[in-house]
Amino acid sequence: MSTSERLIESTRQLLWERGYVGTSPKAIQQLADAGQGSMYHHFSGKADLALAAIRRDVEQQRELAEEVLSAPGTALERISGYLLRERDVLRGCPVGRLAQDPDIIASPVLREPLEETFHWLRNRIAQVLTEGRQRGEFTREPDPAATAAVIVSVVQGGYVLARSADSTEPFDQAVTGALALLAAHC
Amino acid sequence: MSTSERLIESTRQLLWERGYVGTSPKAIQQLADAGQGSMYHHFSGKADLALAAIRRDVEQQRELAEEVLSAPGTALERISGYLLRERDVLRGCPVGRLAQDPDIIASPVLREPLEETFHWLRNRIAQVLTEGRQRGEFTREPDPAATAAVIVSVVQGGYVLARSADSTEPFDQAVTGALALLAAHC
DNA sequence: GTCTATATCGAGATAGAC
DNA sequence: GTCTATCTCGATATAGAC
Repeated sequence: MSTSERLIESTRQLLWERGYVGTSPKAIQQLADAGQGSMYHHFSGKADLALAAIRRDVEQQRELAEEVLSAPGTALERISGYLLRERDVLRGCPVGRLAQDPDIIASPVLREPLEETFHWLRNRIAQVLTEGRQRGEFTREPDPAATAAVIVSVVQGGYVLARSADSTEPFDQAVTGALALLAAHC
Repeated sequence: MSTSERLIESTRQLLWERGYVGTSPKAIQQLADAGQGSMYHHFSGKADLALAAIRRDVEQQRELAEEVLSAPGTALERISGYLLRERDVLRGCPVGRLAQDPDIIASPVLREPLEETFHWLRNRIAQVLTEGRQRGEFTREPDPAATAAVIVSVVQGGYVLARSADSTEPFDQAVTGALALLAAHC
């Protein structure tokens, strides 16, 4: 793996674990086994490197979501696939995590990938719900946009509860609870 | 207000805005208009001061929640009161925010107030739901514990989406969506 | 209780040699 | 492309005077 590549991957890992504010160039260099000069040759600074790392994060999250959401099956099954997907719950969401970082939110260029990703995800889930409605899968028809926001929020909020409790239990309760509420509409 | 008091309040504000990792003793002192020696006289260090601030945060959040959840009305109305309560959505939750802070989660003593608070909140909401069931307010009876986890997660996740979008819209969608799903059970 | 001095270390970068 | 040197600040305290 190239030095530039190692720097990006190390940054992804550290951003996930420690956030933007808590991640130093020095720590990135050590984890990537790259020198100071090397880092500043490939990237203009911490923010530039973070942007590259974030772009890769959101791309990956999007692929993971698309994989389950485009699977065959009913809307409920596909959303179930999203909610029950294998996750490293106690580590949290590498993308949602950044929403708490003041320097990320204060920077339009660093925040943009987050906004774009969650916007896409909500729309994608709303689309799945709309398809389900059109196929007559719901007896009570849930509002697609609002319900999609619920699904995504439950996952992001589930991470918060799980980390606070140092246990995956609240996350599991939240996703199965959301699934049960939705299933009652079928 | 006493110096000690000003230090705690300044810390609360900075923890909310910048998190634990992003908050320095120096910044706290400046905001509190207190000297270095003053801070280290009243508190043993950053962690000690943060603990005092966090304890005050969780106490306040609990009072705010109890106020709406103990109000008269049906279970749906009381939960609606919790979900629709006035919030500074773009600033996020002062307690949930800390769940993303690696140094908070790594410290049992700093994490404990978060765990305790969310544990209490989930139980309190589950209790409200159970009361509603006993009064026959639900035609389809939702699981209290799982549904309570959904309610709390939706709020915490709603903050994440709102901050990512720099807009309160996703938060509002999520809470109204959750309310609609729950209302369909009545 | 509060102040100033001092100390150590890391953050975040720039400069120029190789 | 990578390395080492250097720079300026801030983080996080401790010490001791007042």
